[in-house]
Amino acid sequence: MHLKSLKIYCDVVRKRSFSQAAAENSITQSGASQAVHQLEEHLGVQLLDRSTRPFEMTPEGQLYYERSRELLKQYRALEEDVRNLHREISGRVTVASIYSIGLSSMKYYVDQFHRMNPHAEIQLEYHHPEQVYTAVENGQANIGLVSYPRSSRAVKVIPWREERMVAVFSRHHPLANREHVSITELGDFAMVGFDENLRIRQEINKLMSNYGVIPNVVMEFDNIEMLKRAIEINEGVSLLPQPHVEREVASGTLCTAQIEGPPVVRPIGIIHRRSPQLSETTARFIELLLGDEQQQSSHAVSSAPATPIEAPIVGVEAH
Amino acid sequence: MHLKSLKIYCDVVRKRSFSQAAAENSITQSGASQAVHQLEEHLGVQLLDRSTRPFEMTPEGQLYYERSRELLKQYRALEEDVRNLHREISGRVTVASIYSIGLSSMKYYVDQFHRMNPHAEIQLEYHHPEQVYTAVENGQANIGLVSYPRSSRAVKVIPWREERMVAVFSRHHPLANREHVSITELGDFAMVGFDENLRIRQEINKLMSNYGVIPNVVMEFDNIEMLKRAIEINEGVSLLPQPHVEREVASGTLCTAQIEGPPVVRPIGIIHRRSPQLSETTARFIELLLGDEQQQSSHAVSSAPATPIEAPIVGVEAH
DNA sequence: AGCTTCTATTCAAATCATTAATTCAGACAT
DNA sequence: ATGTCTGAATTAATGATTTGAATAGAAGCT
Repeated sequence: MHLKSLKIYCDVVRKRSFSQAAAENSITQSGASQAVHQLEEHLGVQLLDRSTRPFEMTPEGQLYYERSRELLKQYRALEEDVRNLHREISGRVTVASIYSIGLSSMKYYVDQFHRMNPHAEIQLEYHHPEQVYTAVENGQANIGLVSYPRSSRAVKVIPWREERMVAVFSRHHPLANREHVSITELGDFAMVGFDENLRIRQEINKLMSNYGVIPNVVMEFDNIEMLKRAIEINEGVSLLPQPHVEREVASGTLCTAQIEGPPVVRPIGIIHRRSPQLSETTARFIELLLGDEQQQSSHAVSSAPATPIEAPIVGVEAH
Repeated sequence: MHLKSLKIYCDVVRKRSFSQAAAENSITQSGASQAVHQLEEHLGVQLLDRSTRPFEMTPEGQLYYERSRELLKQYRALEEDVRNLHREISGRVTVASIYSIGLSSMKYYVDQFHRMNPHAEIQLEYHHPEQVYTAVENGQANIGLVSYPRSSRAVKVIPWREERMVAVFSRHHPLANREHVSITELGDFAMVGFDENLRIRQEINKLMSNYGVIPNVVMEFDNIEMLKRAIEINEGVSLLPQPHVEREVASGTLCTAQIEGPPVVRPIGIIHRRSPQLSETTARFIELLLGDEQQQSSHAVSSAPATPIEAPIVGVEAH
């Protein structure tokens, strides 16, 4: 049964006229007549008594009219609710990110995106790496930001950035004023590092063993902030992504040195489900992330306080 | 929007399969696929995430599924209710009748009809003539039984019977043992009759004035039973339909005489609205009334007690 | 009765739905 | 990984339904 036929019948009854109802539904009078006939035939019941002008409803017609009207109302509401839900869902982008994706750098993108899409809503969630994957897989997050991204059946990777890894020391460390260090040299010192089960730790282990060095890790952390605090109090040296220590270097609390040999980088990727096509809004957000890549690093830094909190100790940092 | 498409979508979701849902609706898998596509296109919303096996519902699809199912249920209930109402209405025949249509004669038809149509229901209502017309016009009664029936825009007549009019006397009346009387003779006696505003009275007046007689009506009644009682106590003579005095004649409380000249009859008609076609059941009841006409008079009598309540005074009655 | 207005009917043209065959894609097992 | 299997999307042609202009018919009005 066409819902349209119900609507036509209801309009016919409401207007007490086939022709007017037809006009209202932009069909011909003939069509309206046939639609009602069809309804009557399907039900096997006379709905209208046409032998008088204007026609009258039969008791059956009355019942059918009232309840059909109710049904039509409900259906219209349903369509609207579905469309609203869609707008709501597709207008909101949930980003799951590992902790070590600089909050300030994300803030820049979110602000930028809000300026471009006032109606959209970006939600940032910070998780541990595995939780980022599961959030994306479950559809709890539209995209995820992870280091050393891996694709899978369910999840696809879009490469995003490569963060330069640098050696980081306390200003009181023996290597504090060096511009470059070799991996081999680092092997001589106590190190602080990430948890064994974090990918970045495994990558560093692999890198060092390529140079025949077994790192002497005296402390382990599962987040970069704690790690930096440990370096500051000179508990050891570490390899960290350069952008994450920029602030401390500027304020003079940490020193960095380039690693000799081929550049060591930590790749960051955007991950998303393959399954339901990316929503329009999500796609735009990814575009923003990718498109602005070059300018971003400077922006991100400039969005941090321009003047260091403590007076910078010029000349100590690596330029 | 086709309600059928909603059903297909719901079945697809329920079965988690296009092909099974298609089979259930006896269409091809292709058709099911297209139906759901159409729905999605119409809504502008993805309902199913087809990139996984088996597919999953999107949140929008979930909402649409649940509420559509509800709507379908409601619509099915509506159709059933309408059909039930129809059966109920069309299975019940309401007959409005004037008082002077012999209860026992109607009882015969009603019983007969019940035997033939066990599910049908006949309702008999006795009214004054004008009320019978209005009941039929308003649709409160399906058919009416009236004397001297008249058709109108709204109401149509089916001629039914013609009741022979006879002169009726008390057994102590001077004309009591006569077999025939003339209208002129009747003019010499006091008469009892119907109210002036009843059609039968007007017809009798007309008849008598055709013979140059002005009836001397000493008492008026609006129903035939009171009238007969008045005749019994010899308050006057009257002209009445023969079937309505058969019992009294048999029991010897009243006498009748044929009226000389052309037969005087009271026509009885079945009236019904022209407007909504007669229901099947009503039509069958009318058929019964018409078809059985010949046998009826005897049946009706036989359905009355075969032995009179009082011992009949044989020889006093006409012929 | 004749006029007017509204609905039913008719029929050709167009649209829409349906289908079988084919292609495509995900899942599972090897 | 690779191939196979199953189920869904696509396609293109057929068949059914809908559409609307014209016409007929019926009810109410003067």
